[in-house]
Amino acid sequence: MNEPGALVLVVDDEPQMRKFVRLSLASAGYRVLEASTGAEGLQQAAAHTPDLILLDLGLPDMDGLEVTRRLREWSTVPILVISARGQEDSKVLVLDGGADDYLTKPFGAAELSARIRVALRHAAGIRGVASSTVFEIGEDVRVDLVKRIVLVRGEEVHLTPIEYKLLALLVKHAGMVMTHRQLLEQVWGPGHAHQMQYLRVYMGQLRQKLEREAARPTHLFTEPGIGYRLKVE
Amino acid sequence: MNEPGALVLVVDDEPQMRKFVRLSLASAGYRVLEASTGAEGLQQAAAHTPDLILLDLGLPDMDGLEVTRRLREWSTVPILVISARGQEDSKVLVLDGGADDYLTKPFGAAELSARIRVALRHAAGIRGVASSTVFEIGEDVRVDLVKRIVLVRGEEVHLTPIEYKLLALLVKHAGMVMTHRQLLEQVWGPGHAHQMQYLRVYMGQLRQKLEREAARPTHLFTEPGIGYRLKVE
DNA sequence: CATGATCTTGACGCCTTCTTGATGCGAAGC
DNA sequence: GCTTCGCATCAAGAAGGCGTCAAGATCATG
Repeated sequence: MNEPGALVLVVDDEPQMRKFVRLSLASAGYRVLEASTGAEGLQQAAAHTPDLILLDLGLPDMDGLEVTRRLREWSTVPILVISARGQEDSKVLVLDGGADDYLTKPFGAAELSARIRVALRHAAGIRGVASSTVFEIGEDVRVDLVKRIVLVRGEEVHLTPIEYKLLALLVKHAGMVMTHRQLLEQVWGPGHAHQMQYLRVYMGQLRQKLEREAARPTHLFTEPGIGYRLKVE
Repeated sequence: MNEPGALVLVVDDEPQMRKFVRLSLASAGYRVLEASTGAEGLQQAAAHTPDLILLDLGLPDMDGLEVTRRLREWSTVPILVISARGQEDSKVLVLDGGADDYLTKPFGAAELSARIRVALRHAAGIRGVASSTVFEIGEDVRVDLVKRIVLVRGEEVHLTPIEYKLLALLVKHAGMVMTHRQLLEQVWGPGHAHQMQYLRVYMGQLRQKLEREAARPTHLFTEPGIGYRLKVE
């Protein structure tokens, strides 16, 4: 599928984790680069411009946030953060700092390559073919960012300004985790990063309008303690 | 293929990019005009009425959004925006502002001329259809943009200049939401973006003249907090 | 200059949307 | 088993936007 095989940089200090990831990715057809420290990771990223970076949060020399920020100074490469349980706080920080998604240990090879596919597809989409600004979410929902129209099973659905702004943000970052902070600051403006209740109310209304069963969403997912994610097929 | 060769205006401040584009387009049989600033681009566009405009987002004197809006005040020429990585947000803005498509650097000659072909074909289609310039809104209303005549249930209805300009704008963008700003700036000119009361009054008058029940419109819809939209079947 | 049409502007009541607090639910931790 | 925390949901009040009307200003026309 990926003819030359996308180049993935794995930054992790544990050799066994690197081995597991290397084998998983190789068998999925990806080419793999490795680094065991943050500094080495940055260097490799600059030298080889990988298509995606897998970044472990628990590095010995510098924390994931620092690595992410330094990368984001010059690159838009998708960053997938690997975290252990109990690192929720760091996770949020790193995502706010510009990472695209996260994986919690332990995870399987299938989940790993699924997340990588999503991130690569997303990156490709941003770079290239937005000649169509119509996004499809599952089979039911279509969002036209130019016409500013949302269709649910063919029917046009009216969204209020805030509802639409929120949905548009999630659509533009489909598949990726958006933290509470990112959503709040981009929809309500800087200084509203703490008003979490807004998000709950408006996510509820979006689910009401877009999901078949608002109580059991199939596209607008909650990432507890982190934020929300729009899943697309 | 293109017998006389369509005329393409290239607006970009980097000489090397202009050279690359010029050579690519010339070998594909297009005639090329060049400009290195937004102001010069607008001037050339007015002077030579090109068939298509290639517009770089990163101009020194004014941003692409501004150029696009100014062009759209009087022209429907296809605008193809060229953007660098990391300008994703601007893209959506520019598309909203009236651009037709965008290309992300780096791109090849093949992709460039493919996009141009698509845009020209699309424009030809619009103009071809537009030769009939008579738009039907529902069953009751017909708008002839050439004769400048509006019929409601067979009866000719007189519109004042502003009413007509407003309706014509909505007709040309039928189905999509036009923001208050877009309507105000294109009907009353730049600098009137805030006089929302005008819109309320004139939308009211249009509804009075076109809708069966002005109080419950079936075609001229309000998008609260955003703008208005003309719905067609 | 007079007349009629058109545009601008302010006032006011109504309706949508936003905000906010209360309540219930479920998962994680003690 | 109980508590605590975060999330979902609901509803009511507040705020702001919208539609409507009408009077005065401005413009075009004869």
